[in-house]
Amino acid sequence: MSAAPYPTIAQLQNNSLTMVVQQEIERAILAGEHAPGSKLNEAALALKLGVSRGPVREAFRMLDEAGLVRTEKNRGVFVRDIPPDEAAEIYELRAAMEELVGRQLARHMTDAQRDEADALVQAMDVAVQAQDQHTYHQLNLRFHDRLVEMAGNRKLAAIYRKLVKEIALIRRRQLATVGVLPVSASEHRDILQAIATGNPEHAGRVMFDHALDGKERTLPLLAPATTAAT
Amino acid sequence: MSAAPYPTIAQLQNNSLTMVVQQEIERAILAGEHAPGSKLNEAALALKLGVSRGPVREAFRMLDEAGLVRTEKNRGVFVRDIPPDEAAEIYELRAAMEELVGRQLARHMTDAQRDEADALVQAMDVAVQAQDQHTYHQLNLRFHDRLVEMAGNRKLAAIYRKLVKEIALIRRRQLATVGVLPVSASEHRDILQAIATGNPEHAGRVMFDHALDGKERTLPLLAPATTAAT
DNA sequence: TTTTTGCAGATTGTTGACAATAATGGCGAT
DNA sequence: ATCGCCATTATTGTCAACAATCTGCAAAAA
Repeated sequence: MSAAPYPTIAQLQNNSLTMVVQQEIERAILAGEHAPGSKLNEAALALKLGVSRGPVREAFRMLDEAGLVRTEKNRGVFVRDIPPDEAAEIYELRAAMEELVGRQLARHMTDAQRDEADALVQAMDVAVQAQDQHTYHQLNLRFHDRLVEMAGNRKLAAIYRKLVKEIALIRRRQLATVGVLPVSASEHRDILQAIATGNPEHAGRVMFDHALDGKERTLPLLAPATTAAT
Repeated sequence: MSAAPYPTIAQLQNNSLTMVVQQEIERAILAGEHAPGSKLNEAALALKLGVSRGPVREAFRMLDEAGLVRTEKNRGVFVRDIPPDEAAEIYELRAAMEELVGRQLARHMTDAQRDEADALVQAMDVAVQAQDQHTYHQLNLRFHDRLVEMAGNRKLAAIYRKLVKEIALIRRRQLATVGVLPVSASEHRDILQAIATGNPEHAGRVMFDHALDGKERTLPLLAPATTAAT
């Protein structure tokens, strides 16, 4: 898209009721206000949000396409409860995307971008020192999101963000295990260092391995493999 | 009257009006019945499909999320006209996914799967001999779709298919250049051979390069020659 | 007791009407 | 003749009502 003179205008333009409803439901789901597997009642949500059922239904269709809810005809929509095997697939896919990001950054990362990423890593160190898990987690998400954005592929960034949302949903399953311990504190420096070498394959592999670590760290906690299927 | 289970019932169960409308609009777009950039009129479509505007709007929201249309508040929805730079990004992303597929298949491909893929390659050879471009193109799509599916990652397959649809939309821009000449005839054998070696990195790179070839072959036709720099 | 059958309530699917907004076209002033 | 303003028209955004379907329970039949 070309340069937008007045970004605030574009902001207000996007505010159809459907959009605001979609964002609110998405926020509520990712915040854990609707547990995975639970049913979302059209009328109740519409009442709560002060709109009619139309916009709610349209928001449902968007959330369905985005993979956050599942729709059963004549039965309603439910917060998706992503099974462990599919969760594993999502993690692997995200890892592959991060690998691509690593390759791209090894080729094209600017000094300014490097500085910005460095600052985030340092902020993460501070959060670790302060035992502030929440801040650390937020910074970690932001670090990876920024790297993905810096790779310069908007389509990749868009899909990556969808995957991150699904992963957030996956983690909602295991609220008990609050401790997402920052094992990866030093790994982020390794990533930036690998990128700095300018070797695409190397940087890619480092990011791929880092992402897969995240999978190994959270997935086994979910559930034992159920072999039943239909 | 067969004693088999009743697949038709399950079919009809899933078919809410919104779904059937969504599929029909998508089909029409990919078939070129709505040119990229053209406007989709809610009321007109509803009338043509014999439904009210509600399901059409819901279908629009799904197609928007899928990236096939773009919605402007109070102005309507338009068939997406994917700009060349984003098209390039989509091609690169697809290439990265095919690389992942190559890696997975090098590890896990079964003999039966290999046979099926071989059969598709042979069918493509026949189509090339017969100068049947349409059949060749269909088989090519099917070949890659099957390989992606064989990789065993359903999430990857789902996203891959979305990308393929967007690429189909991209190609709609250049209807003039009908000739998608099958340069890649022999490359498909190379892919299967690379997979057969069992070397994930090698198989991945072969598939990546093959996919990027597709990009180089079709993309230059689109861009109005922005001052080159790569 | 167990199964089935038929209501009654609740929820979703669909529709048509109304309100709000943007596109269109005419009219007058310069 | 052209530009700008205002009324008209077309189109989208939203809503509330109606129809179809599912769920749960209780009563009747086996």
